[in-house]
Amino acid sequence: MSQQLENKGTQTLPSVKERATRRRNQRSHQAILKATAELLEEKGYGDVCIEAIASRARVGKQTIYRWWSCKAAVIMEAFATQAARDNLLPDTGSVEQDLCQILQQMFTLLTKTTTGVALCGLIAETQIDPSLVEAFREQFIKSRRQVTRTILERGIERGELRKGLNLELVIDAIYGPVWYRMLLKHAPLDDAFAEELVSFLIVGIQATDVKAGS
Amino acid sequence: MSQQLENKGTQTLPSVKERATRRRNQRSHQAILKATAELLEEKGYGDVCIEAIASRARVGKQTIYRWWSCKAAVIMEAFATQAARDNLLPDTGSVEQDLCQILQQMFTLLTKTTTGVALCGLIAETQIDPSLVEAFREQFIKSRRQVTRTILERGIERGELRKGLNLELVIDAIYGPVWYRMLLKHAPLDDAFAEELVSFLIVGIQATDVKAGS
Amino acid sequence: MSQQLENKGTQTLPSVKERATRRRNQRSHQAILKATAELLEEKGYGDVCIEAIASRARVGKQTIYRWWSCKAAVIMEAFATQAARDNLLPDTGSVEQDLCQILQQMFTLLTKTTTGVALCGLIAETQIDPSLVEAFREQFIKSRRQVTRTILERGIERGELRKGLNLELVIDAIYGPVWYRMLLKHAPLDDAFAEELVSFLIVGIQATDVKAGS
Amino acid sequence: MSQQLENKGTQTLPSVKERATRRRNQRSHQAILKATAELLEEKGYGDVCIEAIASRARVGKQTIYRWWSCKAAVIMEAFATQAARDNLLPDTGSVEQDLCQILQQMFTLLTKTTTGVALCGLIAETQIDPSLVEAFREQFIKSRRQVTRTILERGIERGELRKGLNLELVIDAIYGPVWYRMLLKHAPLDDAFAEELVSFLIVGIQATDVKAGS
DNA sequence: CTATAACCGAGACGGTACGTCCGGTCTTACG
DNA sequence: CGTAAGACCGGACGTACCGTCTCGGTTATAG
Repeated sequence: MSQQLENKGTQTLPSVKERATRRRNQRSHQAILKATAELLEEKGYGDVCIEAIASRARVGKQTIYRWWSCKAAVIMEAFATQAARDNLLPDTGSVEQDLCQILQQMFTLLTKTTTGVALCGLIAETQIDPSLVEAFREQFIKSRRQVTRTILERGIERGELRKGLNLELVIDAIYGPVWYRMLLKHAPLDDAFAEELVSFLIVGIQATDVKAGS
Repeated sequence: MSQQLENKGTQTLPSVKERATRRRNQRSHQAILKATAELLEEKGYGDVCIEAIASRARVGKQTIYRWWSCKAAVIMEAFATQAARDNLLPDTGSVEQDLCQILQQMFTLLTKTTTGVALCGLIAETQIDPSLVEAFREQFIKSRRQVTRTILERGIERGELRKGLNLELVIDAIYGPVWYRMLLKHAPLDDAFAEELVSFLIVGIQATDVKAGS
Repeated sequence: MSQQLENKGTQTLPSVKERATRRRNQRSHQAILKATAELLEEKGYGDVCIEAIASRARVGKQTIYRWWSCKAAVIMEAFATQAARDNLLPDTGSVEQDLCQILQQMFTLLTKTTTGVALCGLIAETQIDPSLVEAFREQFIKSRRQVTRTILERGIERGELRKGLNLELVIDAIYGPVWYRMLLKHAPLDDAFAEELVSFLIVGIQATDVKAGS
Repeated sequence: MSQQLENKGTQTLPSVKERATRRRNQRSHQAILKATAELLEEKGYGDVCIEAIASRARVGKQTIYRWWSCKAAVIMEAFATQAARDNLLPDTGSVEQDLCQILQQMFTLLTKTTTGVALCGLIAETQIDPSLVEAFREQFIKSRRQVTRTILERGIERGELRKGLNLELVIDAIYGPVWYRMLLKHAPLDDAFAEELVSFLIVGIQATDVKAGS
């Protein structure tokens, strides 16, 4: 389907002497992202289509295709900011509480805002068009994993966590169940789940002398 | 999209007084399922469409719609048998080994056969058409969770596992990371992963006296 | 543009065992032709487009493309019947009166009905897409030339016209000025023009003894 | 389509006090006309579009729209000079030979140069956008008719042609068949046709005593 | 042992959305 | 300020599939 991964030029850096004429209409740009978010909220992922976005944003379809390669790319940009929100490195002093906090913040984002629907739709898209999966990981998965990795490394330094942990595995063990529930909807993403999951996983990663002391 | 969950009559049980006139052409039935599987393998999920299935199976589109409600329903049936394969209750005497074995068998299915692509595609479909998600869980998720639950319960009875475990949480902790990797493709589903994941999770579920004994 | 000349199957003869399944919806067929004629009348040739025809006829665009190769082909069929109307072989006994009559009938068709606009538009189309010109001649030019040729041949047999006339040239001399005025609109196509033109041309084709006798 | 008839200022006469700000880039002007002629020759009338002209002439589209109202206007200007070429008043002493000569010169222009394709395309355009037809007549039809009218009037003065001729009708009878063949392409525009047509028409316009004398 | 009705293949149908092309306007930076 | 470049809105293009709807033809019980 699309070979271009995401968007075709975010115009963030005008670069050095970029042929001058590259001006992008900010009105249109914003209107497209806004229309996309609205449609997602109102109609659900399946009913978001380029024509509807263009029509609602009062924009030519060509203007969308000029800057994005496909529907998924537009949605990715529309939710990039949203999805990055609240991904702050917590510092409660306890790994268990840090993890619990980032998960609870994430659950709020996924269940109380349109972002959850958007991300599920995007994951769906990556299955239908495999060329999108890497861009999706970069945009929406990587940074939360990175924050989590930092929390874990800090725990190891403090002696709170066992040395020699396979951090990637631990991170998969944290986020896997989250997305599993998010996508299959067999159980809710609530605060209780965050607490239970973290307190369950923490056992496997705590330093043994801590365990001994209990 | 579809309100019908799956297929409209698999003719498995002639039932009581089947109205007699229920003659379904087995040639067509099989050809459709075969064509579906072939297309999935050859072209990928995105290029499987009803018209392509009908054309390849040399079948009228109506014949597909007569027996299934949508593309997803056809694919579900086409892979129902495949996906159920090897979901046997193992009995090695050790929960760790039991879990490892079912995961490794599952990984083979997901990575060495078309079934993996099919199931990822179906999960995608459930995001676009939410009415499908329950049927998907019933067909492809439930039975493996059940087998896993049995393994865990047996471990508790044996005293190998801690009492009072939230089994649903544990099962999410096992399968979540699997689907997370399967869908996002950031790391492989191989035997090493199965072993590492299980040996990591087992710590949190083992009975404490076992731990003490170690 | 189009390689297909006109329409893709008028279904006039079901032929011998024509694969059976070729049924064409007469409701749609007629609705398309009707919508085309209406649009031509209401909006003029330049505003007739496939989308407008489809929309007005409450028909899918595909249904149009299934049976015709392009807009021009639809319009040709829509006006084929109209354009053939009144192309009867007159028989007044005099070549001059015969010619005058067919011209006056033609002028009525061209100036009092939508057919004139349609034919001018089609001639335009043949200039833009040269592959259409032959079909246009077959449909709209040939038969009137044939009738005219018959009138002239009859005149020769009767001794009314000179032998050895280049009939094709004479026919060009009759219809050329008609289309010239029709397309360039510098002078009207009225009964007076028909009479003047014919009485002017007749001199060049009359038998010399007739001339001498006058 | 266009309400402006032709071009918006050909800068032929600098006039009195040209407002100073009238500097038109001659490089662009010529490049546009050249590109137009090339495209017409290479791709045919149907593929000439403003974007293609602009791109080939390395000119902004705006520069085209600033000086011309539509594609047709550009083409008209591009061929105005060409089309006027060889429209000289001949003077062989014989109307028949004069007419034959101007027709043969015209045929060369129409069949050996791109001008023929251009003029046919322009006639097509006048059918789709009726507001163009008058400009077309002024530019490409009028002057040849005028020359022809002069030839005929000279013939009348000389006593070679009958008095009281409807000259407009005669001129239609001369050029009608030419454009008829040019547009419908059912027969060639060659020297033989010019001779035959003229010698056919001359009979109807010759003075009767000339006829009697023969 | 028909006959009759559901099934079947084929594919036409009304639609929706696709991604592209071009028309004509507007905006920016350069010369 | 005219220009090259090209983004912009809009509208039509021709295509791909959707899910529904006829067609005849085939087939396998029910009468």
